[in-house]
Amino acid sequence: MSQHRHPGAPGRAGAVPALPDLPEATVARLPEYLRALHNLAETGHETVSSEGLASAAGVNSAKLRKDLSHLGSYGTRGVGYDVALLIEQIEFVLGLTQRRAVALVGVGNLGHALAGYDGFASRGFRIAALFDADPGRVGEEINGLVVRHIDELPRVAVEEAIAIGVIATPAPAAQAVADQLVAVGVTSILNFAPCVLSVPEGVDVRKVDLAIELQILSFHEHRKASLTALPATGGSALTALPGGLAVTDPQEAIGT
Amino acid sequence: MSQHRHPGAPGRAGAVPALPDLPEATVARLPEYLRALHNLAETGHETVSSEGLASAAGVNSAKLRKDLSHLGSYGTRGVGYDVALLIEQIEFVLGLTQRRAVALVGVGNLGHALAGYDGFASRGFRIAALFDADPGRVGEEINGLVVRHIDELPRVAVEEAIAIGVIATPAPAAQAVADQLVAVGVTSILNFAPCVLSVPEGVDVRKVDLAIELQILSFHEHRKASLTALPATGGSALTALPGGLAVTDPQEAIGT
DNA sequence: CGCGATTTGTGCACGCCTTCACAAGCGCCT
DNA sequence: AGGCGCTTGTGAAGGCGTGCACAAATCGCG
Repeated sequence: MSQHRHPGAPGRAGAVPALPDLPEATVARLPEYLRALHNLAETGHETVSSEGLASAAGVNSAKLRKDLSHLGSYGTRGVGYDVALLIEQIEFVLGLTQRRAVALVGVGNLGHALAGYDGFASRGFRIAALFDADPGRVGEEINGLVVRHIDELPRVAVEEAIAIGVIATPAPAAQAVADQLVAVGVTSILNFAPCVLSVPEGVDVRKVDLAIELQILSFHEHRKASLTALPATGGSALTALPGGLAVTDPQEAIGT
Repeated sequence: MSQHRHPGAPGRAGAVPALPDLPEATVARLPEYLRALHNLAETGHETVSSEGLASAAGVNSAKLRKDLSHLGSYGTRGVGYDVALLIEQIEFVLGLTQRRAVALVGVGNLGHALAGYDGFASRGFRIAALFDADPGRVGEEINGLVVRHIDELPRVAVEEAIAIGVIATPAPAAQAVADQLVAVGVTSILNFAPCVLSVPEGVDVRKVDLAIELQILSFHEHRKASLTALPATGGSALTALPGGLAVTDPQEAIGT
């Protein structure tokens, strides 16, 4: 495949099965498959079995096959999947055939790091603009981009065709920023501020909270400690389950 | 309804209350409840209804009640939950009554930001040590901590009683770092490197991949765009969406 | 002291996701 | 050409999580 229809255009028809609405759980795993596939491609693999790709992506092979089957069959029985073809397919489904412009709001500690993170550029995105509300930060240059004042968002959003907004401000400012992003037509937001955003229907928000991740780990740590702490002594508590918890698939929990 | 633990339990873990093994989905939401509760406490609320807390945390009230019931929490029918008590309960279950020591490995772009992130300190953790493999970075002081060489990990891990390891290295180095962390007894790892870590059973790994989050958003963006072909709703959502009120259930749209 | 308003705790049904197990399909070797 | 081994794609079953709807419990007030 090579010629897919251009995204923004209404015209569809054509051979490609349009966009099947994939299960959310599958969508969340596709990027992981994609990363693993790129690794395989770089190391010279031309095909890969579901077993091989699954282990490279850290999932169960049956799950992987089912995920891929959702976006049409592109494997060959007895052989496996064509790496290059699969990469194209997944990139298309994820909408990565066009490099989306990202606006980053909040150039503090974390914002600085995000602005300099090359993982964005190498995986389908372009940081197109940086914003901050603090006049003291406006004008600063980071990684070749100049920090603009948040008030310039409306103009810049149009100029740069901003598709995704990243919020890296302190929590108290996050909702206002989200409102501003929504106002200029952004319908996808990645929120690093530790707070709940409320947005109109049709706008997707994903949240990343580093402290929450640690707290989840802390829970498991706490539980592991309380289980191993009392081999046979008093305490009792709930009897230890033998196998305890499997850690086999830690990613699972993040769920979506 | 069981009255298992005494909530306070700040002191020693001697009494070892039974840790109910909560559903993973519940564990993942507790930190969010906790954050919302702290906000409520700061604004003077002494009690809160499940409805109130649920909306503050961005979830369904029935779900919240079920989550809390799993940890045998004490709400009062007709009244609600005691904010302070609930905070204690959740912090205890999450193992936050002791401030866990975190080791951060990889002081690059992202590592710098993490080292300076005060959200860790304010939410139950203490960054106890910074490591890097690059001699050029060793010795640098960040936020009051000196970067040590990764070879010092074994000694420092013991001295500081490291409980959690955070990996913020480039992907190629991540597995080796994980092995080293495991070797010194760390059983909880937060991995920011875009790769799959393999660790022994009993070790928990959580992964945060910023590019993956963007790619998931990209998928939904792509799908929304391909749907806009139908109704004449016109993409002019840009027109005056008053910032401020939002009327939806943002959680709905996203998986998590 | 009893009644009504309010809110929690939960039984239940539904739907999503995971996993197993296997038939169908493909390439290679004889 | 035919058979054999390997791998995909999927039907079915089971588990988990969600949300509804309601009984039980508690407070405030007359």
